[in-house]
Amino acid sequence: MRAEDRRELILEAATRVFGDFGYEGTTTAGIARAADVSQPYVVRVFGTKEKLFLEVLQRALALLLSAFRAALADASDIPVHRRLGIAYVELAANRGLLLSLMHAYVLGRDPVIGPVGRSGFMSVYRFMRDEAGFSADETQEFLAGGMLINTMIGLRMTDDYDSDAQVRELLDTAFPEKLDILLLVAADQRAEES
Amino acid sequence: MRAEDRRELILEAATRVFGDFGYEGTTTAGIARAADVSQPYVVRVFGTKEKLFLEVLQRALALLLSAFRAALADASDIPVHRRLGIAYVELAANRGLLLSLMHAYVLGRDPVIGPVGRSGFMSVYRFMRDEAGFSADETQEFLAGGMLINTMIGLRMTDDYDSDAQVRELLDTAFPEKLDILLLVAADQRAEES
DNA sequence: GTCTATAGGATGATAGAC
DNA sequence: GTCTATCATCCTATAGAC
Repeated sequence: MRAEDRRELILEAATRVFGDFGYEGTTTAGIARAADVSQPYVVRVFGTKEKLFLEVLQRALALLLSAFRAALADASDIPVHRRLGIAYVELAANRGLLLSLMHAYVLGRDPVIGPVGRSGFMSVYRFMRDEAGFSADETQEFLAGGMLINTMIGLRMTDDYDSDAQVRELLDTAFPEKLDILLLVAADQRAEES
Repeated sequence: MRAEDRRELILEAATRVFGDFGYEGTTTAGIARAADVSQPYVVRVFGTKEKLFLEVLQRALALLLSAFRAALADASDIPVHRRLGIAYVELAANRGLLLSLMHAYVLGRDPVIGPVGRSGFMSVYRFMRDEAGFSADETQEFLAGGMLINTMIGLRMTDDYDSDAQVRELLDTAFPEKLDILLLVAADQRAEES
């Protein structure tokens, strides 16, 4: 296989594993297993685990912004705010993408990951304010909703959707429709794990 | 020193360290250093690192709910919604408390931490709905704001407050007043680290 | 381009003294 | 109640073959 294809394959696998276990909780061997290559090869291609995580973050952010730009450009009668919300939730189908970013967001103390996380987060902020035309208040509200969604994905709250009426109420309220996507992804994931 | 006092001291230190480095990123040696005891003693008192983390979470949640109940009981002319928001931000002064919880919230996949995180989060939800009398929509909005606050604390966004106008705009918008507390805590922390 | 073998370092936990 | 010493394990990264 061409080096570049293999690289992308490993990045996808790493995104999933980092999303599940966090930066420190992830081992290069775990990523290698998920990508079906040897552990030293993962290190060989990306240099260090840290550099690999940074590439995962950069890729995730690029995909996020590109999905937002597509949703923004897609002229339809649905209001922008809702279009972007739906686009965000749909990103959850790309497993680990939102969660890898979220893991970086709680590691702001790290001298290398911290600055990258801050600048990544602020580039989303800038998109909202400058490209999507949101006000500061609208942006704050949108980002807050996004962080709640990330949290509930991180918590695997969907696992309790059927068994807990209050979880159901919260998820139904928090997700801008498209909750079905989440439930499907969660079911897939559980199946894969067993 | 009495065992119970030492225990509480270690729990406080562990809360700070887990908040800074996350569950996997934290070492029992790091906690021991922060609590000024030996590493084996930390393990001796709590059994395992995992059990210690669970106690940190339980303690953090108890403090959170107790702060909310106090804010709720405190009869004043300030609306409940705002009183609770202020109480939440004030919890950031207790270093690591909100962040340790946040770290648990992104580890929902873990078979031990996951269930604890979910039930902890839902106990806050229940407080809002049942004790504070919030509607499902109000609760969702409040929790979303809380998660954004957690994220910005995790990112150490306050570190860029003076140097980046957009960061300033975001923080000014997202924090229900009391942003001064955050900036003070952040400054303290930076001083302590150097 | 990809692997096997392995070095080197850290970490959680235990044993046992005081 | 608290420490020192230490073991066993795991993990990142390197060396080097094919």
